[in-house]
Amino acid sequence: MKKISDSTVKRLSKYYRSLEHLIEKGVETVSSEELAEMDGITSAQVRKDLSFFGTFGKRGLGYNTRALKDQIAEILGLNRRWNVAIVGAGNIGRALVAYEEFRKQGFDIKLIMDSDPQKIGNEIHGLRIEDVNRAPELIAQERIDIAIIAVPANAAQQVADMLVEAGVKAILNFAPRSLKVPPHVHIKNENMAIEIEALSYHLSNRNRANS
Amino acid sequence: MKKISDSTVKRLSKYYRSLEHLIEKGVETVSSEELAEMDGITSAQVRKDLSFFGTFGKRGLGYNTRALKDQIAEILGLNRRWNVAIVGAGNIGRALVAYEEFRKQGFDIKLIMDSDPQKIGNEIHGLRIEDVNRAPELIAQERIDIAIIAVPANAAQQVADMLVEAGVKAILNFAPRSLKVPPHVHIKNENMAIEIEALSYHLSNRNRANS
DNA sequence: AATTGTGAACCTCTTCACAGCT
DNA sequence: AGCTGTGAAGAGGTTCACAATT
Repeated sequence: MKKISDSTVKRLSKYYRSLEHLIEKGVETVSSEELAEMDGITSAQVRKDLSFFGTFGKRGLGYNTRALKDQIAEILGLNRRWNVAIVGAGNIGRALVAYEEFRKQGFDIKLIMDSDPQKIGNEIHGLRIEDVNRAPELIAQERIDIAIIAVPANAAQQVADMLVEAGVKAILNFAPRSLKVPPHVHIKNENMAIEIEALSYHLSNRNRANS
Repeated sequence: MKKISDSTVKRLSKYYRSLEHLIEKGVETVSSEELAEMDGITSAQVRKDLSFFGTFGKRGLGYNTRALKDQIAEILGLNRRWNVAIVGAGNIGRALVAYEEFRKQGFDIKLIMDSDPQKIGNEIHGLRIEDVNRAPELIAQERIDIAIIAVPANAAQQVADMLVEAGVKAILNFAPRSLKVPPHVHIKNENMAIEIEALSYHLSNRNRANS
């Protein structure tokens, strides 16, 4: 399979959401130009991104919103359910358990774990907080596909190592530290401070906003 | 001022965290090679990124960790405090109010607002939830620099318009929808679903992880 | 001897521009 | 006539490789 850039995959997620929005509004057909305008990019970019995966439009007409949304769901693997575990029942872990957008797109939070005895046994959003020491057993039992790390920075690498050991193949890291995992494990970072720091940079340097 | 790429700015945030980690460990000097290894990139990239802003290292020796951290803080605008407002007191809004990493890097959450009468008046983390209708007044009063949108997708654009109207110059958007703002307003998206969908894509297509 | 700082080469991603289809 | 799909051109970002410096 041809190598698809990370930027392209991320834009597909954006198109997917824009299409959802259009479908809600009852729009049945959309041009690459309109889709591009919604996400602040160029129409050539939209067409090029889609062209890596096939031909979905009709020349002279555009794209059928429902059909394109389904095709993108297929490409992104959103046409199935994924079992997700969260490590860390702090503020972020708790917010993620309840995050509707995850469940809506096929990500089912099946397991939340923590190391704090005070927290273990409590329920969040109908889910019992389990002891992180039971992770290997529980991850196998719940057939976890993706693990989310939501622990403090200084515990993150250790948790990542444990998850890899337990056989997890994909990790989403919310801790503000770069983690090391073996080449066969997929890892993505969601560092919420990085984006706000980019805003800080732009405000400090008084750049024009959209440059 | 020379145009600095978004990638460079984001990497600076990463270097900043890696340096914090090294300083905690008592390390006083670091080479571009070591810093690169921590963040999984090349040493040339580290040196090139830094070179846009000045010369911070000593040839033959490397970089002083504390000095470099301070220089990056200066570049990113983390050597001052920023006043932040959050719109939306749902799960994400509540998690962000308590997010230590923000406060630690200079972002003070001064205001949280919601439209739900049931929530208005309640306290989160010692902060009273205010009526979003009072936003213009409160944003001016608290001298808000950055606003965070943490409302459902279908309310996000309306909130963004209101924030722009109220004079906010920088917005961090957690709602899963692309927003339109005038050119003079800085906006960054923190769509938590995009990264997990990228994992879904990679798992679905059984690509090698680090490719 | 070691490591930075940087022009040049290289590579990847984006945009252009138009043939091809509806 | 209108809009897609795509090869080619262009822009931008990354890596190389080495002179400069400690």
